[in-house]
Amino acid sequence: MPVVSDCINMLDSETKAVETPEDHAEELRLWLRLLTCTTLIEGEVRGRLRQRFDVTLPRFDLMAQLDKAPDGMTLSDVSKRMMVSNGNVTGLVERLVESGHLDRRTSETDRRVQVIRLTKLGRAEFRRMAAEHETWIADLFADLTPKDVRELMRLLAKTKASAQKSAGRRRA
Amino acid sequence: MPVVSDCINMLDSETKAVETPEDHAEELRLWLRLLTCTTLIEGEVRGRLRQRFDVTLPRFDLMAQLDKAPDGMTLSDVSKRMMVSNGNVTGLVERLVESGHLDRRTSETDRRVQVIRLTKLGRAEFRRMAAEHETWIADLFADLTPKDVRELMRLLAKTKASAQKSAGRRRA
DNA sequence: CCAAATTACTTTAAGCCTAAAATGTTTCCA
DNA sequence: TGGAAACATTTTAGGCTTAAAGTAATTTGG
Repeated sequence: MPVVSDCINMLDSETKAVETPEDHAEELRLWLRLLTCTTLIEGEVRGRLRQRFDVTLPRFDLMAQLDKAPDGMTLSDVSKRMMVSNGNVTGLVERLVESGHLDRRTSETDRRVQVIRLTKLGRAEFRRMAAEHETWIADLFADLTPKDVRELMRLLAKTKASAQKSAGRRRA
Repeated sequence: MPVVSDCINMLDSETKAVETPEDHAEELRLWLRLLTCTTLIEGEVRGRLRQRFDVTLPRFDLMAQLDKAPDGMTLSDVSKRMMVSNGNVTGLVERLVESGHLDRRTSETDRRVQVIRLTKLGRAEFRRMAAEHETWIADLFADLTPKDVRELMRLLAKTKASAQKSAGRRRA
């Protein structure tokens, strides 16, 4: 039972990157391209939302989450879904309540929890914006074939899973 | 030569979206997934940069641009490359000059232009961070095969081109 | 040659965003 | 039961980001 040699092999394989620095240039390029695509589309959508509806992208995103939850969501739910910090949501909600798009109330059963919903106005405005928003997205992706779309969906799902796993490893 | 009927057909095909509202749900889902992947990875990189090097992501990104340009760049160049506003770059550069990472000087030939470069310190620190950064990216994308990476690169290039075309159409 | 347009950058006002600390509430368990 | 831990949210301090307006330098076209 060659314990020592096993151990050495293990170490060897674990430290391979150190001994023969691997080339990760392809992954780096992929990340930059992914970032470029997102930044490009995000900027375009942001600009159109502002011009057409005088609304910011984060407000739109928050309303989109609530539109999918007729019974409302807690601030924590929203924070997780939108992948932003808690404090961020607090301010965003504040402004949307102020403008009459959101309704906010303290949970009956747990006084820590705030439940927010779209108001009638909020829902109506969101639906109007969302309909147009969908055509912008369709236009931005117009040159992709249905097959391209399917394939991208698949590869991005794989990417997401890989990144989550890696992020989990760090925190573990 | 059925001109009238051709014309009607053309109109029909052009206005199809109006008459029979198309379903763009797939493109929308694709956009959300793209955004999720980017947000996830970006957040992970941001956190690691902060913890390991006490540096922000925008500062790192700016230094990355300058590392590729030994002769320096103008603020406008940087702004275009990073796809952020001019005013944003002004502030970012200010802080990096302050901390000794950047050198900034007015162009000899055009007094409107500011040329910025990495200082020796800035370059050394960036190289140190970049080496580690590359391993994080490799780890985040670790579950993708080389073929996945190639295919994603191809599809994202196509996506970028499509989005740029669409963005151009709007401004035209 | 010179006024108008363009270009490069900065400033401003407002909002977005994060990490960390603080507050109040509920749950857990010894 | 009572105190520690966990949880939901808010607050704070600082930085990022944008669009739009402002300043200064250069280019352009009549």
